[in-house]
Parts: sequence; structure tokens; C-alpha cells
Amino acid sequence: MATPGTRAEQKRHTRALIVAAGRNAVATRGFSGLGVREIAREAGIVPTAFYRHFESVDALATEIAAGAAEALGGLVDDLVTEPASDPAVDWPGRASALAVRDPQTWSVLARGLVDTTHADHRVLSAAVDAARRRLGIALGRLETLSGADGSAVDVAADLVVVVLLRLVVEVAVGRDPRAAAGECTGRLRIILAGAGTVS
Amino acid sequence: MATPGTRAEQKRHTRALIVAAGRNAVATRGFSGLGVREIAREAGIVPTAFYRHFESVDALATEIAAGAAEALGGLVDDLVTEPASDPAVDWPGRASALAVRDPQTWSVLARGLVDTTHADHRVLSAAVDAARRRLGIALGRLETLSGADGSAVDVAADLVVVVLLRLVVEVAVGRDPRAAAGECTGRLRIILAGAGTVS
DNA sequence: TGTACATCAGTGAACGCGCGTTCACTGATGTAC
DNA sequence: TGTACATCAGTGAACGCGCGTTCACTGATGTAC
Repeated sequence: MATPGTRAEQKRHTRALIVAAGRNAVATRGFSGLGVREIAREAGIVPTAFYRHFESVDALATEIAAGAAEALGGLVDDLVTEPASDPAVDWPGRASALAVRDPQTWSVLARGLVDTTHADHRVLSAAVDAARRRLGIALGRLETLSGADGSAVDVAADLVVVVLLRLVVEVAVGRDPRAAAGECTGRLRIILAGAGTVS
Repeated sequence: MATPGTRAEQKRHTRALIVAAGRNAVATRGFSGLGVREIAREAGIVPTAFYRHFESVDALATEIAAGAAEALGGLVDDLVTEPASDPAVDWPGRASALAVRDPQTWSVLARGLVDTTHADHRVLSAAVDAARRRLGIALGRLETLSGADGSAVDVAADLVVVVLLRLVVEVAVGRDPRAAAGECTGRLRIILAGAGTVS
């Protein structure tokens, strides 16, 4: 902090400030609210210095979208890798913990998913598709769903992803993480119970 | 059509063209994509003539948002008023029929719900809250949920609204209405079955 | 019915503004000898 | 270690552009007598 660091380190630092400011802007005003002047102000540089780090505003938008897609992948990694004694409780708990740690990213994800005209929409909806498939496999392995119909498990996976995304977005927007996770648990219980009974 | 009509009729007609063009713009590019010049072009008038009908672009945005909120109320009216032998089938059928008839409005609703910074966000999220409450009451009256816990019914109502909104938005964006309604039915079956089993 | 006047939807030029981006520059950091 | 040169992150003026909005206007429609 006190030491200025090498030129390369400084550049990396400024670049990170730009990305953080951009993520913040997208989170609050959407991808169309991404502006060079505001980002530069927040990063402590002059607007034109932005172009020492990115070719254009669109390039920054692409990097921000890729980061959100990657974060979703990481969340799913966390959910399916660590064993869960009760997914309806454990999954919301882990998801809200991640959302508390890095709120901006999940708002970015929400913005990009709904902005179907934005160039980087595809990478985000693809990430959601991947999450759906991976959680579907994880759900199929649950004891409570071992006798369930395969297509019912797929539908349940779809609903689980929707409900978890809503949780992280709500927490990212500032809702109380415990309350939001609790509500999410209630939703997951109904979904998982329903999937187990549908023939 | 052939007859020009009175001046008042002409004005009403032009105004309707403006609102339709505006709805179209919001549906495809969001509220921030609402532009006087584009709307005027689509309505067949010069940009400045827009101000003979609306005080500002924001005033048009407010009217468009109010229309979307009203449409959601109308959809819920339709669902809870007409008796349904099987809501999991009937509700998606009616919802997708409405979405086919007026696609723009539902895309507007989706845009406004996610754009939390937009001034007219509140009226839309309030409309969704109202829909949730009304569908909750309707669900509580179903035979299959007569023995269910009250809070489980509330959670189910919440999920039902999410799932129905997703249906109308997907149909509005151009998905095959039958396929989308079918998927929605699958989701509703799981939700309703789950709500019935949770103690 | 004919004339004189009022209304007002639509026109077209113009405004101030903020946008993304370019360009020649400065001066501290890095490198070669 | 000291000097000469190269690099390049950050600067500040300037660009063309599209935005929302204003204003004085035109000319067809509506109204009063």
C-alpha cells in the first residue's frame, strides 16, 4: 500500500479499479449505464486514460460479463462439490455467503440476463444453462429424488436455478442474507418435495 | 380508415401510434432505450410533434409502465375469476393466449421489473406484489391445497407468479406458445404438488 | 350557405449538453552501457 | 554508480454525434355569426 510498486503493478492496480468501477456501474444502471467519464472519475483517472487499459467501453463490458458468468460457474462448483446434508438449507446458505462477499457481480448477472439485446447477453444465458445442467445432475443423485422421474428432476433443476439466482440477486441488492436464505429454503423445500411426488 | 375523422379522433390516433411505438422501444431496448426521434419516426410524425401529446419522454414512460401494470392485473383477473378445473393446465393456457395477443406489454413488464433504478419501477413491482397476494388466495381455495400449511401456500403463490411471468415473457419474446405453456404446466405441477406435501 | 376568426396538430431550424473516442503531450519509471 | 535513451500511464484539448427540448411558423379543421 505504502510502496508504490513497479509500473506493471501500478497498471494492474488501475485496471482493477476500472473494472470494479465498471462492475458497480453495470450493477446499478445496467450495461447501457456504463460510461467512460464516470468510470474514470471513480477509478481516479482522467477519462482518456481509460484507453490505456481497454480498447473501448464495449471491451470492458465484455470482460465484466465474462466475470459474472465465471462467478456463476464458481457458485455451482461450490454447490455440487461440497457434500450437502440438506441442499434446501445448505445451498441457500452458501449462495448468500458468496453474494455477501461480492454483491456487484450478481447484480451484473441479473442485468445481463434480462438485457437480451446486449452483445454479451449470450455468455450469461449460456452460463445459466450450464448451471441448470450441472445442478440437474446433482439433484438426480439426491436420495429423496432417486425414484423421481428424470424429466421432473430437470424441471426441478430449472426451478432451483431460478430460485437461487433470485436469492443472490436479492442479497446483492441489500436484503438481509439470513432472511433471504430462509425464504429460499422454503422455496427449495416445496420444489424438491414436488419433484419427488410427480410421477 | 378512408375517412380522416375529426381532429380529436386524429389526435387520439396519433397518440395511440406514439404509445405503441414507445411500448415497442421499451420492449426491445428497455426504458433507457426510449427515444423521441425513433418513436416519432415509427409513429409517422416529426420529433417535435411528440410534445403535442406528451409533456416529456418520462411522461410517456410512466404511461407505458402503468399500462403494463394494468395488463398484469387483467391477467390475474382472468385467472382467478374464471373457474379452472386444473390450474396447472388452464393458467398457462390463458396466460400464453394473452401474451400472444399483446406481446410488447409483457416485455415492458420484464424490463421495468429488473430496472430498479427507473422511476416507474415501483408501480410494476407493486403490481407483481398484488398478483402474488391474489393468486395466493386463489391457491388457498384449491381442493388439493385445502390441507396445506398457510405459509406453504404463500410460498407456492410466489413461485407460481414467477413461473407465470416467465411464461408470458418467453411467449412475448417469440417462443412457441404451446411449448412454453407445456413447460409452465410441468413447473406448476411440481410447485402445487410440493406445496401440498409440506407440513 | 358564406365569411371571418380561433384553434392547434404538425413542421423545421436551432439550442445546449454529454457521449465515446483521437491525438499530441508530459514526466516518472525502466533499461542499456 | 552515473548517464543517455526508451517506454508508456496518465493528461488535457478537441472532434463529431445524437440526445431531449424550445420556439416561431403553417395550414387544415372547427366555430360564430
